[in-house]
Amino acid sequence: MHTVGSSGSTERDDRSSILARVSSIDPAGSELAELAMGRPPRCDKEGIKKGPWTPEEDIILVSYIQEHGPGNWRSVPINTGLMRCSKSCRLRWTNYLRPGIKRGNFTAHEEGIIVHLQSLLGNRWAAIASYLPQRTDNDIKNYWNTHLKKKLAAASSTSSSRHPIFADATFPSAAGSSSSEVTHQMQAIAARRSPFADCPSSSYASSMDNISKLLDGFMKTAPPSPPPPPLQHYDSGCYDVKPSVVDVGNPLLSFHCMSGTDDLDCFDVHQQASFMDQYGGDVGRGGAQDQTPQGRRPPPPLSSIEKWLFDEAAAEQVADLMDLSDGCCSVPMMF
DNA sequence: AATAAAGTCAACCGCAGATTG
DNA sequence: TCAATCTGCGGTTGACTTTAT
Repeated sequence: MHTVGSSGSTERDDRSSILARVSSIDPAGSELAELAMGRPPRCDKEGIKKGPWTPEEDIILVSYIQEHGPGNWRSVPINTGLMRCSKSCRLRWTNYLRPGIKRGNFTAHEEGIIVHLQSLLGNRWAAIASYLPQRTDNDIKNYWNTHLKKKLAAASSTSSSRHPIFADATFPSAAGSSSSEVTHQMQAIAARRSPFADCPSSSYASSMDNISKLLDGFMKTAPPSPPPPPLQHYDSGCYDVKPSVVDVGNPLLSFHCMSGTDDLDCFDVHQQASFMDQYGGDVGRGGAQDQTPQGRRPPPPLSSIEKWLFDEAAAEQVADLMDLSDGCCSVPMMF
């Protein structure tokens, strides 16, 4: 399957011609839009392309979003001339092209969060993904189905009792809440989404596997961002925002590293706010219905459960649990 | 080296809820 | 109020890659 960046030098060799093609597209959608005008593309109509996206299509899509921002997906194929349905465009953006997406191996911390949230929320991948701003729901779902489910199945085959993590003092349920109360609380949290879910896509983390490879200077022409809001300070783990690296030349390549933490797990509030302001806030999951008329809400304070979720110590417990599937002692599970 | 089996993951499908006119 | 449309979500598929034989 062809993915962005997977075709190596050939892809880069073609970049200039691709960019020339992209630059010839009127952002307002003149020529190409006219081709599709009056006959809006539908997924079930003939002439709609399916299958893997090409680098050219990716660049066209990213260029359009750069100009107009994400959202209004219906107009994307019309105005870009992409022979894709709006749904496919949205999916490609949210699951692959969106800046800040982290690809590759999941950390133990991420695994812990996924395992725990899945046990509480079930297969509500979008809700789970809202706690891992750099991961897409599709990624999490795939990772669960291909890795975690097997690991947990192997571990749980040795026992049928409760997951030790729920009995641990670090989990809020131990502080007076019943299991159902905690689940209810978690679901409420998921319903209003994470403190970061109102932000688009976490930081402009260096998504070296996606569009940043394709678009040198992407967004160089974008309007300047307004002054950043006051720093949001989260005192747990990687959300302690202490910028150390800022690449102002290419926002796609800009991210802050937090000393002493897994920088890829971290995200940058300033960059988020900038992107939100630029793109109107409809970047992440949830869409327009999650926005207030005035725009972005400030992240609410972390609840005890949310703090727990981002607590490295708690994640290590889950990481330890995951290691058990490699064959040591019996593992009480409640899955 | 060739083939089969297993694993991975991007993308599609269909449904449901939200939005719009 | 209601129908049409749009958008988001979760389940599933299948092409591609990796590993085993």
